Amino acid sequence: MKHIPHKTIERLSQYRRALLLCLSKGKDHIFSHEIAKIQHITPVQVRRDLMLIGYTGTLRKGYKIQELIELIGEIIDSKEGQKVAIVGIGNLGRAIIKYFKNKRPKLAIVAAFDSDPKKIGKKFSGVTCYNISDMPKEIKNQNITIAIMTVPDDRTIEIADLLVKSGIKGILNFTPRPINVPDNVFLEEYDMTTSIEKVAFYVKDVQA
Amino acid sequence: MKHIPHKTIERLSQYRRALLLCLSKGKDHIFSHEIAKIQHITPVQVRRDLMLIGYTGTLRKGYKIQELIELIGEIIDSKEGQKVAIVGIGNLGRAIIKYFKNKRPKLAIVAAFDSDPKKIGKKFSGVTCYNISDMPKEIKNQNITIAIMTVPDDRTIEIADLLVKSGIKGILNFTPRPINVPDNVFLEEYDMTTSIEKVAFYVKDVQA
DNA sequence: CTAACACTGTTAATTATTTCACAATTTTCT
DNA sequence: AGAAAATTGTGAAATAATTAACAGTGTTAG
Ligand SMILES: NC(=O)c1ccc[n+]([C@@H]2O[C@H](COP(=O)([O-])OP(=O)(O)OC[C@H]3O[C@@H](n4cnc5c(N)ncnc54)[C@H](O)[C@@H]3O)[C@@H](O)[C@H]2O)c1
Ligand SMILES: NC(=O)c1ccc[n+]([C@@H]2O[C@H](COP(=O)([O-])OP(=O)(O)OC[C@H]3O[C@@H](n4cnc5c(N)ncnc54)[C@H](O)[C@@H]3O)[C@@H](O)[C@H]2O)c1
Repeated sequence: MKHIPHKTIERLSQYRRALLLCLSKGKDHIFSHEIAKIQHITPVQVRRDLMLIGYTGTLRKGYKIQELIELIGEIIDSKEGQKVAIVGIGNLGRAIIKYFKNKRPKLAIVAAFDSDPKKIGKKFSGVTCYNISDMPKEIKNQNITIAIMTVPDDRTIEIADLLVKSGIKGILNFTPRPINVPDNVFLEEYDMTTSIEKVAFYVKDVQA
Repeated sequence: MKHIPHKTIERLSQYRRALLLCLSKGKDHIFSHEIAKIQHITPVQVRRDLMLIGYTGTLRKGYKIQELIELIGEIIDSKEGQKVAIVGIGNLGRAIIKYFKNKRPKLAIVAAFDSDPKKIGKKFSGVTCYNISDMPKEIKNQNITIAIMTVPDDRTIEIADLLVKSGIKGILNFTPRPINVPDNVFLEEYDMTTSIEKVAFYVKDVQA
């Protein structure tokens, strides 16, 4: 398969969850305009995304939900699943771990890391918290490929470097400090303050 | 001023925080390539963004940090500030309220809303939690313009509708259920599961 | 004093993403 | 059966965002 745009991957993740919901309601086929309605996008966009992953529906019947879910799974998930760690088990880290626990079968959170002695050795939502200094060892032993970073701002860069040194393959960074990784590590950053300020700006704009 | 792209607004929010940090370290001027280095983008992008907001630096001196911070403030913030509410004070809502408390002077979190009797009337990080049924009244009385939604998935749509009816101007939706708002309400959605699945996909891609 | 350098600001080119427009085909209706 | 309606798949056009290229201009070094 050729190149799939980032935006398409994001939408596929969302389609899958919408489809799972439809499936649980007993639906078995769905039209592009129905998916579009749920996601508040256009039907063409849906069709184009599915075209890009090579899925083809049946004319006038739409897409087979079960099949499409499986195909999206083949694209996004890796067969054996991937292991995820949370680094920094503070307020945000704990919320995430609780939320994600058993949410996606192919993405298991298998470890937390922190530097606070009061947290090390304890379990959070069933996940053991290790000392940050053991991170390289644990990432290798447990074959962890993805890290979610929720550490204090001023620790961000050093910890990202440590993750890279430990052989991590992908990082989702929730701190507001941009990090730098080599080409063979995939990086996704989300900055909540930016989101809120963006809303604030456009709200002002609309009012004006 | 003409139209500013969404992406530029996002970067401006980030520049401002980077600049505040530099300022606190005693720096008073900065070059486009220095900002670029911090943000891991190109210097051209920085210059273009600043061009779009009409800021002009001095040749061979760079940009005056203090001035630039103020200009970005004039663009993003509204003069009198805006009031923000958190809807759904569960794990994520509590983490956010704690995090944002006093973080941005022009964006004050002034209310939380929930339906759980055990939470109503209590304070969270100093912010009072009201009954969701009082939301329309409170939004109007306190002149709240922005809402952050962290409610259970299956309540998302009804609560978004209630927010719109209450006259909200902007919504930041953290639930995975897409919502629909009229044109005069600005909507920003962030879906954490999508982010993680995106990382998972590209990690697999790199390995393959 | 002049040349080389180091920056900014901007136009033009490129790349990425979305939307338009419509051919093709199946189903439904008469 | 033939016409109308519904729906997919896709090339081409439009729009949005990034990057390249470079002119202009102080600054520094010789
Ligand atoms: N709380 C939120 O809602 C929120 C929202 C947006 C962004 N963030 C960002 O997420 C990050 C964490 O925020 P938080 O509110 O959870 O903070 P927090 O202080 O509650 O949690 C930070 C955790 O990191 C641990 N830690 C400190 N030093 C460490 C080290 N060297 N190695 C490993 N762990 C270490 C701390 O012990 C603590 O458990 C921050 O960068 C913050 O800016 C948080
Ligand atoms: N926890 C996370 O890290 C995380 C991450 C990503 C997305 N989310 C999303 O954020 C949302 C909240 O997640 P959470 O983990 O905080 O859940 P939670 O169950 O801890 O919190 C939900 C809160 O909403 C309240 N609530 C229920 N019905 C309500 C109503 N009708 N009106 C107002 N409030 C009501 C509940 O009392 C509770 O306090 C969910 O949509 C979840 O998918 C959470």
